Amino acid sequence: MTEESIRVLVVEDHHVVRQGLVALLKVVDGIEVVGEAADGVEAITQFRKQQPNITLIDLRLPRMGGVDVIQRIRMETPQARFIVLTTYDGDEDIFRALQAGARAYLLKGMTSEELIATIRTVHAGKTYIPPAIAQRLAERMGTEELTPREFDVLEQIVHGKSNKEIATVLEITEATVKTHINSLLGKLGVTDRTQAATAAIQRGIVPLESLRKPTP
Amino acid sequence: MTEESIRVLVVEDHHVVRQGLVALLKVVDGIEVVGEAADGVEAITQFRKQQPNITLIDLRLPRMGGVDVIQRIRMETPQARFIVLTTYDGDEDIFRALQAGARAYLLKGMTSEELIATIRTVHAGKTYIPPAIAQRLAERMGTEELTPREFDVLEQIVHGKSNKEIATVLEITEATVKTHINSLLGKLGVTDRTQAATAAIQRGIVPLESLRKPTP
DNA sequence: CATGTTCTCCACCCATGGATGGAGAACTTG
DNA sequence: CAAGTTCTCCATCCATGGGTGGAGAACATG
Repeated sequence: MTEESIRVLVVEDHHVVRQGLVALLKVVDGIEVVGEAADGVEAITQFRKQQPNITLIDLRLPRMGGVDVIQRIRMETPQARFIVLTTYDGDEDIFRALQAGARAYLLKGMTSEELIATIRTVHAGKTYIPPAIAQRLAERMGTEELTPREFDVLEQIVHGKSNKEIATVLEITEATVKTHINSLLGKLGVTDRTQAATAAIQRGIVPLESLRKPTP
Repeated sequence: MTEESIRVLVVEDHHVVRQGLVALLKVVDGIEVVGEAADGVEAITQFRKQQPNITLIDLRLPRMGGVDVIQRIRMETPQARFIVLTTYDGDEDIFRALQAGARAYLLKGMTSEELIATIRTVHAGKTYIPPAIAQRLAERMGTEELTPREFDVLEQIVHGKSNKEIATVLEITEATVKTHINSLLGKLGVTDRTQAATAAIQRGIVPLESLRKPTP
């Protein structure tokens, strides 16, 4: 081959998926996998060492989340290019990943061709967001941002707390809790707390895993 | 090698994951990948054709779900052995997969060693459930089953319907809706509808995808 | 077939949650 | 620094949701 290969770093904690990506890319002309990482911290180390052209990265990672990794690396190396590769976990993460500087967003259900084409596209300096994702983002654009306090309250709602309990935890009056609720219901475009809870989970505002036991 | 290889069928819709599994198993002595399928219908076709010893199968599949595939195949071939391989989608699916006759249940975050060991274990006629999963199942055992009507109501709750709306949809009185709610709250071990909604999503009783637009 | 169990249904009472209006603190922006 | 904006906070009013008791239908089981 005549040109330089595109140097790719693969960051993904699931062994089989990482293995799949590497196996897939290994046989492609013009693409070279120069490193692998299974968590966020390792990702940063590998990046510094390998200085890849493209970093393929999952958002859900042990030790340090994908969004944080992207932000961190881009502080040192602003020209770093990221392709976020994840199963769908709600719009929230997509949004933050793009803000952090990701150039493309792919669902794990993509085809090999799609992946390879996207790597080339991003390496060429362009961006790529699949239509389905783009549409979701567009919908999300219209929605207002929650204030920190509203977020606190929403989190408690998702965790099944009553207004009285929320008031105690946040050390405010029950009446105030209701104000925040009223406000966030409007912003989320829903009419009661139950809808707020499911919307929050669905959009990834409050992660589903947090429901298990913690945040009492 | 002296013995027959274990013939494995891989059923998985995500390309990279399937690729990863195949790449991973290809290099293992004594294991042979005899087929691949990207959806439930194809899985059945491939099974009939290849008669694998072990079928590695995801539960979330296009066209026909993994649980249905397992049931269907085991009607024709009761000795068929399945290893369910999935990201965690709530206890409900696990439970039904095991009831349908799956011998093992692995999360996609597993190591290669774990996967290979499990294939050998299941081929030897044993079963394998990871400790984390086993614990969840044990917890679930104590819980009572919801009645059909209670399930109907729960579904509506998750979709953000008020008692009045639920009453209309199910063509019963609001008072009756409340009775069912009271009953299901007890069975789920929660104290209000919001907790019921999140619990339902978490356990996979009501799938998260159904929240998008349908079931009006 | 009689008895117990389970499911579905309903009415009433009281606690909780949502809507509204409004005040002061903190943070822009001209 | 003055005017506007935003956020946080609170009180009061009314709608909705949850708790309790109880009746009839459908089913299983002795």
